[in-house]
Amino acid sequence: MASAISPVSFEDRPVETIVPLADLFRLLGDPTRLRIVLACVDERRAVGAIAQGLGLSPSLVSHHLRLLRAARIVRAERQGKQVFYLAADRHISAMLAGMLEHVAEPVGEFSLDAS
Amino acid sequence: MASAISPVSFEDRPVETIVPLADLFRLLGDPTRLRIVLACVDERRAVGAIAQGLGLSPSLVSHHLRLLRAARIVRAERQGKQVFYLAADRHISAMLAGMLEHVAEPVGEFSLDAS
DNA sequence: ATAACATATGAATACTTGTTCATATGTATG
DNA sequence: CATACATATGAACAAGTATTCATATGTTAT
Repeated sequence: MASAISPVSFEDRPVETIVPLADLFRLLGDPTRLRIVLACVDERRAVGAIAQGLGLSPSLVSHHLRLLRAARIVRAERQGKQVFYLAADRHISAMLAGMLEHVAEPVGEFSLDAS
Repeated sequence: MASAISPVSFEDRPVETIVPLADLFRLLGDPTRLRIVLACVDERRAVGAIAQGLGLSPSLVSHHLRLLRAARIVRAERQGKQVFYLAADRHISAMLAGMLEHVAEPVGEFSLDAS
């Protein structure tokens, strides 16, 4: 079930699949924004709580959350005055968990000509 | 085996794990660079072949490959005049494959207050 | 309605970064 | 050695973007 039509050669990969994927990565590529996303992975969090927990201004957190929400990386749920954010789906969560493992691993396995 | 000490709260996630992960994402966050990485996933490719295949200048490709190599996303193997590049390990390949599926999926599953 | 709180938005700025052009390094062959 | 080819590197410029500050919107209570 994972197939679809794979490109006949690497040159033919359509831009319509590349750009959205790059957008996703780019959004996760900022440390501050990544911390915000990770804060919403396990549990849903209010904007103010994230800001306070990470030592950031609410304004900055809100700006980042807007981008993350537009990319459907996080979802928003209003509850009274506060707005809670959470990771949009399991793909995101699972991918982030896997990547956290990846970077946590020792460098090794193969490091020959590391110049 | 996948554990290690997980942070007691989301505030405590150490910057030393965030920054490398963000770096990884940031590098994959450029469409041109992502195309170059994807070109090296299945098969190893020479710089010139990548450049020609993607319609980019060899200089630009080389610049990007330098960053990717520094981040250990790709590996280099010299063979005569040419230098072949390939995805550094399976984590990268598997993650990319999974992400390609992810973006290929229809938007749906949940789209309520998409405003 | 007014006040107090939570979040969002817009403009301005400082900083990062992708791309190009010119040039250098490295490698094989005449 | 000289030439041709493949890749790498450095500087310069253009474009994008993260952050701050000020202000606006929305929500609950008095």
